[in-house]
Amino acid sequence: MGLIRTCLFNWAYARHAGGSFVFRIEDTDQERDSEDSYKMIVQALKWLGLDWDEGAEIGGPHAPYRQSQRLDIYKTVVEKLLESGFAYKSFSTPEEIQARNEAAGRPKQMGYDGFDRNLTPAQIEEFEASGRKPSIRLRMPNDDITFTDLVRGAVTFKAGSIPDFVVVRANGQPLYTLVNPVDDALMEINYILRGEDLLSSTSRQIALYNALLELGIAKTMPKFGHLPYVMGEGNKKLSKRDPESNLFLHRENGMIPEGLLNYLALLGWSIAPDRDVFTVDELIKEFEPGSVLANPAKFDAKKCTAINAEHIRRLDADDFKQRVVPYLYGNISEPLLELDLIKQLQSSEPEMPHLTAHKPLTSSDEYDELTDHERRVLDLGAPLIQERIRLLGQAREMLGFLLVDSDALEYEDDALDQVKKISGAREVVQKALELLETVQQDAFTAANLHDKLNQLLVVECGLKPRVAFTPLRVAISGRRVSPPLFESMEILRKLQVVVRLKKFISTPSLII
RNA sequence: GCCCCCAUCGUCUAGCGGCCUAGGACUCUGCCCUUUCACGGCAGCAACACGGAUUCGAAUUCCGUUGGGGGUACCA
Repeated sequence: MGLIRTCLFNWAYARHAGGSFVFRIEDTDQERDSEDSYKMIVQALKWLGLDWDEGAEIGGPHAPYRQSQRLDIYKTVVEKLLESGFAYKSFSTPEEIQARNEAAGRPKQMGYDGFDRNLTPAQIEEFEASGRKPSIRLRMPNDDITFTDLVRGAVTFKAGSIPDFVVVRANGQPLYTLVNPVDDALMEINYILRGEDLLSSTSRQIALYNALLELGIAKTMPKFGHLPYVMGEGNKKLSKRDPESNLFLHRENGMIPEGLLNYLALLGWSIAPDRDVFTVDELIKEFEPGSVLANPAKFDAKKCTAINAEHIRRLDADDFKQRVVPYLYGNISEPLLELDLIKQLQSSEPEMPHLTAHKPLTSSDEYDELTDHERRVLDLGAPLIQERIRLLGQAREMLGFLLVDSDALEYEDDALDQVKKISGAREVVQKALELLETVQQDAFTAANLHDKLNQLLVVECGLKPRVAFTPLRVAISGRRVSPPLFESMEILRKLQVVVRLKKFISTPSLII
């Protein structure tokens, strides 16, 4: 979630300012990077609609955009850094550095001591002759480093507080510390919004950047803005392992991109004092990094869902219907979900609905592959639930009873509890059944059913509407909560309604 | 140890010296609407971490304290 929020703000500001949004993959750590995680990121951005103007997948003027494919470039830059003296070869191993620090009585947390800063050519030759491979370090300048953070204002790092840092491993692999500023320079990045975990390392990057500037590799120093963390439970940064941070789980649950993006934008930013529901277009129009708050925000699933609900209600009716399709049977599997990585992340299985699914759907736009019955349920049912659900996943709870065979309908416990509080529930259903059997299918409309049942049960029998209709709802839906009763009956049609009422009356477990 | 960042209701935030007996949203509670649920409407609970300083006046400026977070890696 944190990464998405960061991405969203970058994207929004690029769109706001008329710039381009560049999507680069920083995969310099072979140990950790995988093709799966790459695919997942691409898939996530596409689903969210965060499109990019140049970068991975689509190319652009600064290709390639995966750092694993830019190794030659880094090699050239490093040579220049070395020649000009901005960087130097360092033969000290971490163990040696620590040993020297301890011997000199410095705290063991102390970092690199600058031992190799001024090795003579002869010393370097000697080390190399002995078979030692150097790492390469950047020579930190002896001045304070100050920059103006887009969200925090002026930030100053004291001179001498940052040791010379490694930019290339002894094995020749360039590190993020080198590669990130180099690519920013080469790709002419001028605005960078990133996580606050990178705030401290900005001092090092600026030092490197200054060297690149002098070498003519960089044209201008980019502006940095460090976004606060998105926190999880406790007061810890939301980690990749937290289910709440898993985009695909949110999608499974039925968050829609509009809702998620809106909620995420609310973390550290606000569009107006008295409003918190807005579209991405409105976000783009108003967003400025300068108005982002500097303090961390906690991810609140309840509010996130509430915002999502607002966006579901705003959906065009037809759009809503289409989006519900993949959730009808609680399965929105896509090829991506076959990835092992996703499977791991989703080890906490979303609970399956009570209804017995007869077939899984495989993608989000298979409305046409629905059966006639399913399509009818959706066409008529979707408008009834659009105001009632907060997550698309709840569609299956709301419409499931309309899709399931009457024999397979199960009564939920809390629905039965409700019925049991009503004495004479069985008689009510019996009366309704007798009445409905006289109604022709072509008169089996919500309005007509409402009139007739109301007349019989409420007016003639003097029952409270609650007493009259609760047993009927449970009889046809098996649930305490359902779409409106009469509309549901109309969708079900006379035959099924009759079958269900009979089933209810004759179910022995319903001792009423 | 050293360096850096942060601090308003439970949560997200508005507030950029007087409009603040601190506003909105989510959550929660009560009520209304209602065939259930939801929507909608109304009401309520609930916050400026602490201490100094500046000022006629401070949530808003400055300093300090406390508390949280990050960096200090041949991770990103």
